[in-house]
Amino acid sequence: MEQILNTNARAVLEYLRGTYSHPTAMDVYEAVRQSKPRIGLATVYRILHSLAESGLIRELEGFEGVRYDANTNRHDHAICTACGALLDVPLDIALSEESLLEAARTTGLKLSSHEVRIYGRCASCQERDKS
Amino acid sequence: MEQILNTNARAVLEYLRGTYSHPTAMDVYEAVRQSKPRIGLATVYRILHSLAESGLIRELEGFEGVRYDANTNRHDHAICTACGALLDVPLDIALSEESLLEAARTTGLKLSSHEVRIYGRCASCQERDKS
DNA sequence: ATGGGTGCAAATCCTTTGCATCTGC
DNA sequence: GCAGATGCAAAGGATTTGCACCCAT
Repeated sequence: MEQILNTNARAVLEYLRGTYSHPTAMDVYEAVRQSKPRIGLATVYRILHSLAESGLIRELEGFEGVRYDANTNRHDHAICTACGALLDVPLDIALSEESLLEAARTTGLKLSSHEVRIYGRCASCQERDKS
Repeated sequence: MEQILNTNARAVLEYLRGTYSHPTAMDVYEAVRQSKPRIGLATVYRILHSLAESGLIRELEGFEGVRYDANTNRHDHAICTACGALLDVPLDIALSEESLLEAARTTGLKLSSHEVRIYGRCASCQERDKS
């Protein structure tokens, strides 16, 4: 599957797979530039879109802009309301199957997935509060 | 509380309170223009930000751009993966208090709120599929 | 007269596009 | 030599900012 990717695309994918942060396109560009100094930002955008389209990565919207994530398994997110930090939740937040189906029914949605977002202050912002 | 708002701000808030759609800043601008033809887009942005900051409205990120919502009660959203439509879920999707707290604990977040997003095809996109 | 709010235009930021060039086959 | 991928620069769209002006106090 991945062997059809060219060297630039592979560098992008590898960078994403090697980080737990949720980089923006610009972050990816800056990181990949180190091994591919001649790559352009437009190419990074093109690669990110095609990787997302082929399902190898996920595009996360709504956390101060668009971010990319190589973890394509369904998972939940924690967002700091103070600094905007975005963390993966390392466990599935359990929800009632029933009310999920009920929500789909009342909205007319043919359910394919869901995500829970939890909001609050992250550890470092709580630290900062104390001082 | 709201009496401290000037007439432009009140027009924006009233428009938002009177719609179930989730308008973008541009939508708000175009709507409010009808009663306030001399208002500028920059002013609409300024008002939206200050209303959001004072908690009178909510700013929703991550649905093909930023949208505004006068419904400040905690609620969940349904998103169409085909057309991007965004709907409020008219009931609370139940989730396990325990796993919510567990998620907060493992991420170090001081929990203040949460949101469930359900994804799938909306009714009209399902219709469209049939033809 | 003073300060905040406003319109307008310019600036910024992020992303996409056009196009000529390069690359691998 | 060709098709697709790329870099670069320009274009686009959304949002923010600078600034002069206006209005209510």
